[in-house]
Amino acid sequence: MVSNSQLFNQIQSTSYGEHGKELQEKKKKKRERSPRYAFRTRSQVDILDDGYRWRKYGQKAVKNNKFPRNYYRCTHGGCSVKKQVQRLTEDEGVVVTTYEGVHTHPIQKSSDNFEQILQQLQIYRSL
DNA sequence: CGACTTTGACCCGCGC
DNA sequence: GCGCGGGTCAAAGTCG
Repeated sequence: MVSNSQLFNQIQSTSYGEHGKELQEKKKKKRERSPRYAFRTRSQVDILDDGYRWRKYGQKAVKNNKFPRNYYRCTHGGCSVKKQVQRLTEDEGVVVTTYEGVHTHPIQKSSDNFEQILQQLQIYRSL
């Protein structure tokens, strides 16, 4: 059994190895706090309940994907964590969830989905 | 009644 | 300077 905080630590160990590094360095001059952690999940629903509350603040269509991308934000006081959910065009059943920022609060609800999501994350790390 | 979605508009960085 | 792609805002509407 692993605790939620430990699982979240594992999220934080997953760094974004793509062009995000360049982007992060660029943003470092402006904003130092914007770590990004991404993982893929097999799900038919965009909204994965990971124990936090998310408020949707945008929806944009990306050129390479025929599915729109959803933007969520953590609805806690002072918690400015962002989340980005995108479905793959080639695989409708696969969604890419990108977390931006760090949660300072503990999990509000006890959700079994969270553990499952973290398991998916570990799968992503193996890729 | 309050919290959250929806949806178009706006903004910003970049390449031509 | 303009158009494009991507990210965010904010007003109105919806649901419990």
